[in-house]
Amino acid sequence: MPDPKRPHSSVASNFQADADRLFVRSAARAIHVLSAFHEADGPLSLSDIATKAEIDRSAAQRLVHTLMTLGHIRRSPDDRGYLPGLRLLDHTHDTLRLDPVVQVATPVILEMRKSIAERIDFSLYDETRVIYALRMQSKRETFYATLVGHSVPTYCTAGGRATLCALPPEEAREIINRFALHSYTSYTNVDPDSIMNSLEQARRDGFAQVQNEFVLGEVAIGVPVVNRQGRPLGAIHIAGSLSEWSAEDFARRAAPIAQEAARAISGSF
Amino acid sequence: MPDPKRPHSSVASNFQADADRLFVRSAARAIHVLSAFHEADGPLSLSDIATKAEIDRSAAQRLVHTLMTLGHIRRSPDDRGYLPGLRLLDHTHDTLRLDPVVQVATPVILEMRKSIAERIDFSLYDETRVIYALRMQSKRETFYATLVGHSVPTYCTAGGRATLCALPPEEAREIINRFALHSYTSYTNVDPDSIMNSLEQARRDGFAQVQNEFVLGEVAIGVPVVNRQGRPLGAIHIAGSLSEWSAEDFARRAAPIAQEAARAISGSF
DNA sequence: CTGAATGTATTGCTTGGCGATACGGCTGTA
DNA sequence: TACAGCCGTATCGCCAAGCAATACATTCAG
Repeated sequence: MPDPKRPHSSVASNFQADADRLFVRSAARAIHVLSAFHEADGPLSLSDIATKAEIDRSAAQRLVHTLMTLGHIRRSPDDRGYLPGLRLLDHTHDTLRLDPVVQVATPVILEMRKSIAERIDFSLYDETRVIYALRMQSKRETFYATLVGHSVPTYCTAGGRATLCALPPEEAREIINRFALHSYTSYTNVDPDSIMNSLEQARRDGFAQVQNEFVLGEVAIGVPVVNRQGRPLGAIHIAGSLSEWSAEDFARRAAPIAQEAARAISGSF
Repeated sequence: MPDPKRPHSSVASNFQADADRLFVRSAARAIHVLSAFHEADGPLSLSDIATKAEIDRSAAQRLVHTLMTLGHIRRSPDDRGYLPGLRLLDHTHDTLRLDPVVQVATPVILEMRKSIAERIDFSLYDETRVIYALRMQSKRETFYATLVGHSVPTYCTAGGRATLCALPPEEAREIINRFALHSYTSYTNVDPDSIMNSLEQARRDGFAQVQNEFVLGEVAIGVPVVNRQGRPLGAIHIAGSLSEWSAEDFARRAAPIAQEAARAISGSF
């Protein structure tokens, strides 16, 4: 018989925690609060945060208060809600500068721009996605994907496919199946078998190529960076415009450059 | 008389908390753990983290465990210690893409590169420092400051001085005094009065100029981005090499471009 | 004026987090 | 080989830190 003094205590243990004596719920909740902004497209109110972080308003109040005094959340300039705080960018810097792969990739990527004028990116592998860590951009640049930390799916991007093709096929398949396949353009390949075929092709060619599947008018090639065991750590990708290049010409020009760079980096792990 | 059952309970309340009923200590500690990496130059052990975050090993163990299950901390690839996790980059992306200033600055900065081939940065104002948020780089690029989230002091950089000169002098002075002035090169100006003079000059010129003070061989100009009340939000800076430019030529060429861009952005706040 | 938001503040109960401690596995060295 | 000193991991009983509920002052829209 439920105790009226404790309304809904059994519910909402907020993930994990059960039978994990080392799990600190308040810490996790704080992170959930920060993660609430993943689904935001503008400043969030306390209740918005509570909903998205799956905690009650009281918890949100306390955690937001705490995070605000630490500079990890701030009020929006027009005082209409909360936004992620600038202190978060300090962690960004730590993550990138301490990452061994980024450390050795940086000078190599910088060197690449001498060989080709297109947009060059280096991104880190995270299973279903690939996260942009470094960028050397070309003359033409359009939208907000300029931002570091941007992540894109592995199944339909050149960098993503490059990392997947470095995995054992069954593992790649498992990741593709796990992911909610979504059509970004009318050309996006969402058929698992067909994706597996492009991986096979990429494995043979030594690079992955994608056109129009994620961004219309874009052709991109990607090459995996792997460790000694052959497991993917990240990818180098080069993107160009289909108005300037044929897919074949682009691959012929860009792939060798990316491959040489990837080899240079892969050697160290 | 101290109770032997509670060894050192009164000590180490871990900042704040006292008389702040809304402050969630565990949440703050989690952030402190992440911040421990600010002082790191490689993977950290549990005890390293405990020391730097000013908590005991048990707390470090629990918090690291929690943060690791959330992907915000990971083991280093060679399994020699802990590193910041890739999930932190998601917060980076939120911070940048939701920041209203970055939102309007991005297209403007991208447009600038058509006018000048030098390195262009946009950074956000945070009192004693300025944090790199966007970069359009030039052909030549040397070191690791390529990374987003990198922050530099306000008192000896072009972008920093630009933001300070948008503040009332007494407020700028207060910030300069608060900061531990450090000589990055033999040219770094660490005399508060002299710094105040350069601010005065920058206010007259409409841009701040710095040579050799932070990086040897570099000349940079900075222009503040301000809101309607004239308070600094960030800065646009352009940096070039003293081997290619005289300071005067550089300013003549770069300043007008930065000023026009800053005006375009400042209009919106 | 009303109603539904917002952010802020308070309080008593209890369970989640605490800190001390112990342990087994490496690594280097004496 | 034994020992010292790290490492990461696991356990446990106590109690105050964190909890959920609640109340309230503002602001804004209709």
